[in-house]
This record gives sequence, structure tokens and C-alpha cells, in this order.
Amino acid sequence: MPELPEVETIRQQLAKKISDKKITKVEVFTPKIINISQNDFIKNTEGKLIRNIDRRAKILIIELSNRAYLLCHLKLSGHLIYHPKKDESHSKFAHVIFYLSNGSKLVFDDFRKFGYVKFVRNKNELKSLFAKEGFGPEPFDSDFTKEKFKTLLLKKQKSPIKTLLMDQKFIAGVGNVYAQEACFYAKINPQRKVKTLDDREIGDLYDGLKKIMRRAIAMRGNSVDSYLDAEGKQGKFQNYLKVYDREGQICFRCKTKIKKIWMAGRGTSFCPKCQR
DNA sequence: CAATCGTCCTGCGGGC
DNA sequence: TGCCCGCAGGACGATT
Repeated sequence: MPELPEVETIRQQLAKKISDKKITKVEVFTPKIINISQNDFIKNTEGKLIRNIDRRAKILIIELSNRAYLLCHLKLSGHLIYHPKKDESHSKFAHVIFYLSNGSKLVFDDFRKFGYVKFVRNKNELKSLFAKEGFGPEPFDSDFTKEKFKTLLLKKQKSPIKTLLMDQKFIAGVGNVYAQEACFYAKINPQRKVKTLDDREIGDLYDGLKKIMRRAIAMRGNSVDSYLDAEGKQGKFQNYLKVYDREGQICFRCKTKIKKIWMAGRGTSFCPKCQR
């Protein structure tokens, strides 16, 4: 499942590959994954230059020369893959293809069709769209300090910590994998209510989130599910996960069997001994 | 107001 | 071998 490190990996790769390229042709195979009519989508993107690739939470933001944006969310199984040559074979689940001026193509595919590519007309529309989303701070923004993290937690005393970490309105970009890994790092049982966390634990959680996600980005993300980066390659961070999907296996820290529970409808693994 | 539930969709694994 | 059933999962909208 693409979370912040996976989406950020794609952003960095695409920034190098497609910035300043022109979109020469667009094909839409699955109208339901775009937000406007196929005709309008094509009319508004063909012939435009790609200016910049940004990211907010788990959403990729492609800025075009007509001051419009393409927002892409991969949800569980989406890919955004750059093919240097347009004749290369691509996913059979391709929904949108952007052909670029250097003879390449950018293919959005998603076998589940949960993901989307949204056309956003201008900066104002983008602003109001994100205002509606109400995303929390970006973990790697300089103003997301440990103090800020503590202040935000104070407002959510009754919430179980792991569920809160996954809430995009609390912190942007953290999903089921990294929320579980951060709890393991900080030796916190994911079910703990925020109000029971002490200062040391909150500090460790903050450090863990950043440290783990920074390492994950360096490894081009994790491919525990079907994730591929913008070059169509698997990430490497799945080899360094400590609890995610390790139910029944031995805790790397204390050799206890990892336990799996359900929290708000999401599978959650943790070590019942060293995560208290 | 906040937490939970159903929904979207499809590959995959288990059961027989 | 192959079919069928049910499950997982991010985020949204509806419900309690």
C-alpha cells in the first residue's frame, strides 16, 4: 500500500523524468477513475507542459503549464509508471496513459480501480480541495516539531494511538504499515489511548515515525503489497519491517510471538511483550 | 461530535 | 484440477 515513503519515492523519480516534458497525447481507458468528462480531461491536458511534481499526504500533484493540476492517488494498488519508450508493454490494468514529448509514456494503472487521477483547474480549486480534505501536517515539514506533535496529541486524548496515526487529518501520509512500525519502535501497544502516553513515549513515537519513513524513502518504499516505484521496480523496505504482517513470527527484540488484532477494521500486528 | 460500518474492486488463498 | 466463497484494504459517506 503506497504511503508517504512510497508516494514520495515516485514523486522524486518523476520529478527527474518528466519535468518540462510536454504531454503530446492522452488516452483514457477507464472514465470512472477521472473526475471530469473524458473529452474535457484530454482537452485540458494534451499539449500542456509538466511544470512540477509535488506531494501532499499520499497524493501526487502534477502541475501543468496551464496552471492546472493533476492529482493522483494510488490508494491500495495503483501505480504511476514511467516507460522511456512508448512502445514498451505496460500493465493490462492501465486506465490513463500520458504520452510525452521525449517519446516516453506515463501509465496510471490500478487493478482495484480505487485510485484516481483528478483534474484541478487552478490554484484556488486546489486550495479549496485540500481545505476540504483537512490534512494534518506533513511529517517532514520543518514546522512539524516534537512540540507540535505533542500539542496535536493533547487534543485527541481518548483515541487509540495507532488509529490516530493513520488519520490523515491528524498527520498526513502515514498508513497502516508505518503506523504499526512506529508503535513498535516506540514500544507502545497500538491500542493505548493517547492520554496514557508519557513524554518519553510520545518523543519516541515522533522520532520513530520520521526515522522509519526516512529510511523507507531511501529504500524506495516497501512492496509488501503490489507497490512498484515510477520505474516499475519493487522497493526494498519490506525487508526491514519489524511487525507489519509478522503475525505468529518471533519479535526481533524479545523473541515473543507477534500478535495480530483488529483496530477500526484494520489488521494490526504488535509484540504483546515489548509493546506496552 | 466521534466512532463505526458499508462501499468501491479484484486477486488470492482456503476449502472441498 | 477447478470452482466458489470470502477476505483485505484507504478513504469517503452514511449511520448510530
